Amino acid sequence: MSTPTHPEATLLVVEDEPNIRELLATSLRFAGFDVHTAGTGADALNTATKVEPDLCVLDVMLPDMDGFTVTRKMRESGRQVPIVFVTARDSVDDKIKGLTVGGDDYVTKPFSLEEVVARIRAVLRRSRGDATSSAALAFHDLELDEDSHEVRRAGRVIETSPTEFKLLRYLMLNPNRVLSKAQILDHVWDYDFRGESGIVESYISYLRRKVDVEGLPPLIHTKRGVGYVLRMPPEG
Amino acid sequence: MSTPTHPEATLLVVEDEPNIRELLATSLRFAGFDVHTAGTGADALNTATKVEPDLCVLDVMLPDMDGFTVTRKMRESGRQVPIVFVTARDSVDDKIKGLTVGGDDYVTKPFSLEEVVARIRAVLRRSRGDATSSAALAFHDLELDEDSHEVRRAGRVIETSPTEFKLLRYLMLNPNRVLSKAQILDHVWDYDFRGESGIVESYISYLRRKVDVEGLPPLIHTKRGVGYVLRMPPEG
DNA sequence: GAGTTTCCTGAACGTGACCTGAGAGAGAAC
DNA sequence: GTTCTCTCTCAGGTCACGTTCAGGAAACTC
Repeated sequence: MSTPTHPEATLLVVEDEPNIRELLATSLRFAGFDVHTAGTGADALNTATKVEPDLCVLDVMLPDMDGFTVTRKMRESGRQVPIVFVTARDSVDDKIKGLTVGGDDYVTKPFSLEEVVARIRAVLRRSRGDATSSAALAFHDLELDEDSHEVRRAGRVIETSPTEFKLLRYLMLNPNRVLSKAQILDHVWDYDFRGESGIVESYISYLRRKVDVEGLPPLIHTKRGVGYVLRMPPEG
Repeated sequence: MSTPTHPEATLLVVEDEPNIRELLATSLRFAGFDVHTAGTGADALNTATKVEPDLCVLDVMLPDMDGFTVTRKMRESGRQVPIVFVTARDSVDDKIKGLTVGGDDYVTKPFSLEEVVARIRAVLRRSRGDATSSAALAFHDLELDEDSHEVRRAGRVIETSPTEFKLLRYLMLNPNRVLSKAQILDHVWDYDFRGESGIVESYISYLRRKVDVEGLPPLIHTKRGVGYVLRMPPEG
């Protein structure tokens, strides 16, 4: 997420844990959004009337009221602000599913930052009815479609696991740019993942096996001691 | 770094080891930055509200609080100051998590001064959303791109090892200026490197082999008894 | 030119970064 | 329950890189 795109939206992040709140805020600001934050439901309603966000990132568990109430009150005023709910993994039950009707969506804690940004972009796209901005990424003969979760190289469909998909998406969002293993770990894996960086090597290996097949120019390159790049190999 | 570039920024260096703090401060001042320092987290927050730095160089391990807390508190006040974290090498795997989100970055101790300055410049560039100032250095037909870690001479890509890359970057940041082996050692190698200066000769040799190829005017020149220069050879 | 110093570069070595196959464990699908 | 997929770890092997060293070339001094 190094490409702050053009007319990005105003977001309101509502989350009581300061660390997560700032992690989200920082990450979303860098993704090009105009971000406001709130730590409680009351604060959220207050801020929402002031800044009129285009989308709200809302923790379901708040100290003073739950996400349902916040959503209802926010929408009573008439503005149909779309919501991306944030919830603990074990509380993914029918309540959430009922809430995410319409254009809304949800992510479970712990999430990966790439995933949150992708969800937010998707919800915004749908809420705008914006057919022009597509959900597809492309780099040379490599294509990745967010909506259908489909990857193609030179027209041929490639099956990818969820993690492989997220890793490839991150690479394709940052073409021709060396990404360190730490960066990849931070963006593609859950924010509380404490594993070794060796897992990045493993998944790069998996991706190469599927993407850089025999007969096509390899796109995933190792910069020893630095990281990995997605790029066309130099001529000759 | 002896080329104080145009409108340089105000930095806040937060580091409890006095030696490292002064090393960083001196070096960054010489690079053209306006540098303030702090030895503790509390001091840092204090100074930050006073001087409003454009970027903060922050040791992760501080006596009174850790770098994450400092970051959060600094940002809760509203100003989105980007951070370059400094961390010990062995704590990379655990603690690094979440450090490279947004425009932030990190360097590990022991670092090389060129590396720190390069990271700081990169973070500043990105945080300003400055698309005009690119990450590329150029000297005649020699180009070096920080983002893709790519080097080109007369259009042809040159593969470089990390050390070769750092050395060439240092030369390209100081064109037409004789750099002594001691200077090169100080800037390109880690600050605690105790090796002989013969290694500079070796790496100059490696670079020449790749950069000053047959048919092109040599750019790397020896000033016997003084050091090395990157410059165009005189006519004739 | 002889002597001396400085520099160049090929060779060699140890270390660590990286790649990949194999397998354990968790969770979903059936 | 069984099977399957996916995630993650580990270990063995390979190779690039950093570093040192030494022989020889080049430059400077007298």
